[in-house]
Amino acid sequence: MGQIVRKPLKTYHHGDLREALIQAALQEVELGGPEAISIKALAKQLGVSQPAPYRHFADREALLQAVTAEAFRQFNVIMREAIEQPGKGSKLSRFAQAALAFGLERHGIYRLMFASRTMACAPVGSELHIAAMETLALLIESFEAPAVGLLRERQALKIWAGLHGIVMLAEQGLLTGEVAQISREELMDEIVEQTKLALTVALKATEDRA
Amino acid sequence: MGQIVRKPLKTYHHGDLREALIQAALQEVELGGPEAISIKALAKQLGVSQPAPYRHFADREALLQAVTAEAFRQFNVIMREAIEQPGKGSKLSRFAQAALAFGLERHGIYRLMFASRTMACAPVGSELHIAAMETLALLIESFEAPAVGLLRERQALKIWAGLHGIVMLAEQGLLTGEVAQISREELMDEIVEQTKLALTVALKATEDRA
DNA sequence: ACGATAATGTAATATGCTATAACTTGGCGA
DNA sequence: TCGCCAAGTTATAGCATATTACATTATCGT
Repeated sequence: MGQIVRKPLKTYHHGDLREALIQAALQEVELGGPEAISIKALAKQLGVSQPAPYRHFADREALLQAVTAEAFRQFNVIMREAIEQPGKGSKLSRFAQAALAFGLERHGIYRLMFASRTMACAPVGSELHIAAMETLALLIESFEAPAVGLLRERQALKIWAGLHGIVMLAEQGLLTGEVAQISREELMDEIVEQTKLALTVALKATEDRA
Repeated sequence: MGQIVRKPLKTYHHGDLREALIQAALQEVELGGPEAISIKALAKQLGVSQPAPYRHFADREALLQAVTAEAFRQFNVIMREAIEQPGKGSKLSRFAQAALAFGLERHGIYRLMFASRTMACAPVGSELHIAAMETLALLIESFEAPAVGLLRERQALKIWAGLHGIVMLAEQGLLTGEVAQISREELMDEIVEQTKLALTVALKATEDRA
């Protein structure tokens, strides 16, 4: 059969099992969240034997960490686009809205990134931790304000926290009843605006002291 | 201590296995989070056969839901105390600080309540959903402001979201580096204050329109 | 008080997943 | 070319969930 065999269908060696595992796992996570990842199922799906993945990852947790790091890198790309492509609102607002949309739409991945034990276990300095800190750096960068002390960082954390909370509340079905009428996007923007205001006030107070 | 032997140590029937399971599970969760709950281990610990718990809970998820509901009820008791016992700051501030402390100290339980799939699966109207909504009601109540439209609710959600985000960021080790210097409690209070301000402004705008 | 019956527990077992051990294959460099 | 090593394989141990069939106790109507 004259197939173009870039990746011969039946080789003993897979080619790039490690990367294939991460990609396949990302798809699974998107649907069912972190607990949907099964080494066995992934191996079957990729046509390798069940223990094969263990050649590339020490255990399930190690795979999860790699997947999470990849998710963060993808997230960071999307956020950078949101910041840099001119659109409506400030950079900060665009960041917030894009992140909110990501969290609501791709909630399986979002949970892996922000609500699983995986992150908590990532040592400072690991590729995962670095990718996550990069996200925070992007957020801080999107504040178009001078860096005075840790003022920008404080406000960034507030927004980050609020964003995270909205996504979680929404996913957990706690935005039901009358509060369901409240738009998540509006709520996010209110947080952004009131935090910007807080920054302005704090910056002014600093100036006055000088 | 002089225990009253309501529960003879060696009966065929346990006495109140259902409740015992929930309590034992709560302890496990406190240490290792939701994934630390094992039906088998709990059964062994309580001295019953491994399938016995299935008489009281359809499956692991059902047990988790019951445990989560109990956790919410305990949480609500603590929050109500924080609101009602006079202390420093406003009711709202006391609520926020108490919730923050709970989230940081008892993070295993907190994760079960706010960052697991369990909540997401709880149908509207379940005991779990009701207990969670009760928490939100408490928060709204602690706003000492008139109820105008959904203004209070909006602000409550912002605080709730921020609170949640801080706890999660802290647990995931994202408050490292220079931002580690920022006190979580201060950050929480800043969110409370800036949100109160936003409410005042919004209320005033409503009045002016009238 | 008594017997039917529901409630609650046990033993045995099927199924599924993680992980390890021991062996096999095939590409690549000295 | 030969031997090594990375990357697969089969086989298997171990643990957890969950179901089925059976045993025991509690309860309630008569």
